[in-house]
Amino acid sequence: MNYWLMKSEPDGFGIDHLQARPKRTAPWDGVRNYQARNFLRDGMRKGDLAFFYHSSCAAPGIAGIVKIVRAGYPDHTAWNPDGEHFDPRSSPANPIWYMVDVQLVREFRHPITLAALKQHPALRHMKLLQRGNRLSVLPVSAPEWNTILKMEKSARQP
DNA sequence: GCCAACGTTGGC
DNA sequence: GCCAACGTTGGC
Repeated sequence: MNYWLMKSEPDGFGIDHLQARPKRTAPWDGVRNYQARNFLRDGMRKGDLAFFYHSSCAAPGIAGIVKIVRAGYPDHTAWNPDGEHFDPRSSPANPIWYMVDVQLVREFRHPITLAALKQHPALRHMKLLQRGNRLSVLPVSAPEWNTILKMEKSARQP
């Protein structure tokens, strides 16, 4: 099993939106970056876990945990000319973009802020924290994953 | 709103 | 294949 981090803007699709979905499940569509696409298509497996990260907001940080419940499959929003994620180069015969389905596992009562992540020495080398990183889908190492879970636990039971 | 950092595009 | 211009991301 592998661990990941997936970014979304809470104003567009936040963890509360996922919570409100039937079966708390939604497709993670609209990714239009090749490196992130490769993680979605080739890296993620059903059963993998990911942090749900809120970006471009007042308090950026990790808001909860999701599970990959369907591995990579073609992102059909690229084929809708009226949609905001339309890409005329992609077709059902030759899809360019991929998505996965995620299911909410748990929403953090106390989100782990980006500022808190930056302060933790064990997370110094986390991809999320490297300068200039803009990928919306990132791998997380097992030690990093466990460190963050501990941070969340201690925030929960001080 | 600003700006740094990065990815993509397209001319040559 | 190079590289300048442009667009996007995302923290602050």
